[in-house]
Amino acid sequence: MKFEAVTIKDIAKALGLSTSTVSRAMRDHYAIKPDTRQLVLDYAKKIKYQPNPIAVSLREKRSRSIGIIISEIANNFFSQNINGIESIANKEGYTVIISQSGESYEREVLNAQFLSSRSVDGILVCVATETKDFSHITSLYQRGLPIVCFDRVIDELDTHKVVVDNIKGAYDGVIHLAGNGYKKIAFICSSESIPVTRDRLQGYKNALADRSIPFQEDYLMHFPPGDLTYKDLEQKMNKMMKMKNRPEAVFIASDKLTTNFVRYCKLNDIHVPDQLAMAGFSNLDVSDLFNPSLTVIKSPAFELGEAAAQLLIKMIESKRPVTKFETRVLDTQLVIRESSAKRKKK
Amino acid sequence: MKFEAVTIKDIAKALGLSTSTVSRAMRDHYAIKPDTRQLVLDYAKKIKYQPNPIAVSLREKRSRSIGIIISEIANNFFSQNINGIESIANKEGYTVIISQSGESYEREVLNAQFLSSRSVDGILVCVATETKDFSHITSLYQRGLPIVCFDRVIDELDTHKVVVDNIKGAYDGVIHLAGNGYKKIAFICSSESIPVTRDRLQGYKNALADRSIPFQEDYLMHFPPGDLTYKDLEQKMNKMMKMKNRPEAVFIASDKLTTNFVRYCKLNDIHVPDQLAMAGFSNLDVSDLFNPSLTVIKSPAFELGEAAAQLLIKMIESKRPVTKFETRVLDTQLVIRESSAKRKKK
DNA sequence: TTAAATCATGGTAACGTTCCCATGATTTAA
DNA sequence: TTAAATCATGGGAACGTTACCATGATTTAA
Repeated sequence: MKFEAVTIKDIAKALGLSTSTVSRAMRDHYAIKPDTRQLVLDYAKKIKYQPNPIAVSLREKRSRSIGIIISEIANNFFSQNINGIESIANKEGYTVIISQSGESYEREVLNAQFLSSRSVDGILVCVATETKDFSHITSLYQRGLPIVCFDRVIDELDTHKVVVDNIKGAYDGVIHLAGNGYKKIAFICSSESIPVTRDRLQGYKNALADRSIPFQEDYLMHFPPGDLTYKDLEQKMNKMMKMKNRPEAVFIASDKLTTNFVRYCKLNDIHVPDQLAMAGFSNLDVSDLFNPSLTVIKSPAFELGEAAAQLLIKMIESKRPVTKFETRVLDTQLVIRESSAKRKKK
Repeated sequence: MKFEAVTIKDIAKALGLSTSTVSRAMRDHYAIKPDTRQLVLDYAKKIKYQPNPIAVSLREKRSRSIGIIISEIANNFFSQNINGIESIANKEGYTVIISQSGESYEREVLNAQFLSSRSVDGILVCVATETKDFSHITSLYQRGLPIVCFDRVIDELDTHKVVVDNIKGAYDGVIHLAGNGYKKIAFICSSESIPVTRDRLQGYKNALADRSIPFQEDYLMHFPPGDLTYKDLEQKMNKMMKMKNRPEAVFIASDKLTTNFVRYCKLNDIHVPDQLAMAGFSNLDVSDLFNPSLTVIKSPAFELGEAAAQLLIKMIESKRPVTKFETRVLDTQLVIRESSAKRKKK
């Protein structure tokens, strides 16, 4: 099947003008007589002329498209990111191409290649937890492709970055738990080595210190990348629940683990917050519907996407190589609900 | 910032060949000496040559990209659709461009224009509930752009379609409720006029008939497009709960309403299933975590996307105009959980 | 009045690729 | 031996657009 499009040539022929004149009239160039311009514009409208973006891209050596590398769209945090990105990108006339890594390093490498082969003008990347080697990204960057990191940043990449204030987010959550009477607070996180987790752990430690609660190594539960399934959590939770000095509350530093924690409590009849209180990072839009409803740290996912897209487009459209980079840090929001209710005296 | 790419000309110059020869060698054309071919391939690999897809698109008059028009990605059903679409599209070498209507007719019109101006080779569309006039889609189709409908189809568009067996889905759910002792079953749905709802209502009626339960007009609750917010549901639910002959169970024919129903019960302390049992359509991946866990009809969202993408690509790649169209109907799955537990005798 | 400046337009190359049509070299058949 | 067939390659146009460089026509300045 083929879709026959009207071109600038058709207009030129019909009006007895040259393609140059038509092209100029269309983008109101100064050296075009108003009459001619109007004539062209009217006729173009009449025959529903639409410029061919592919020809323009070839000519201008830019595609007006940006690529996103993200772990998965079926996750509220990321889909909100994308919405933020699109709101800016569309306003600026860019198309967005989304690619999902599914937290797999290999797929991420393929996606990076794919996007560059599709000649996007720039890439927004939130690396997979699994990724340790960033050369698939840095090599593109070195060859001159604008790249902006968001949420999960690449330390060694010197570019614009947009992140959430994870230290403060975790700090707020833990201070809140402590304020409600919980002293024995465990910390559940994914891979300890990634910057996001590192910062949240820092926030947790800062809060403990501020409330004079000693940090206990055995209250730390972490999951290497790829081991975030329900089964993995269940195993470690079972062990934790059997500790003689077991925690009264947990702070969870990952959306996925927060959801699996709810699943664990439901399946094992653990009453939250009486038996075990909790608060954690989550952007799930139904966290108010669980029983108990969840106290969560919400990330400004939409704003994160907006800021990242803004910075990337600025970089793409900059005439000279950009050398000064900024890292924007956005605030999280603590939403207090039932899962962290005041501790009852026993 | 600019990203300098290697072209076929660079290779030709370096090896003292013509661009024609290089181009042919790259796509192993029969009339190329194996030695030459290998020479070109090796050199291309060495300097990391990647064909410029924009130039290819211009030449071949196809972009190898397909557009999706969907209501929103921040919804499990749709994000699963997209995953299914991408799995096929990427395998076949197509890029996917997603556009969200947010259930708004106006945005849908803009999206359709945008995608066609971006010269996609075809479009997968799931129309907004609000949309009554489909000319923004049909006009593109008439001009020769391949289009496939999925989930929410356009009756008047004669093309391939992929849908869920909504009649049977609703039938199964209602039969299940009836089997568990509920005779007074209300039906909650969004706009009655759209095909999806119409079919689900039909399934409901069929089930009632099969179980000899008379259909009651006042057990029907429907929400016009745009009125699916929590407030709207709350108002009608309050009224329903005050009916003298109020229902013992509800069957919900929309994902969004299912979630809002859970919210209503939680906020109003309605005990499910004792006070009011429920079952409904939902693809939410945490419906097992609510209290009670939800009995749901799950749509094969991923498979829906796969099938739609397959049909679209077949249509795009067909040499001659396609005139025979198929409508694929996929089965739903009934997942029985607590919210529809056997009715207790009172 | 005349040279210079400005205006409005046309011609054409270029972006990177593919594909049709040469063209010269080698091989095959009679 | 010679014509025909096959092989391997090159030349160049085309896809739709933009931008540079003409080029004549009109206007302005001296």
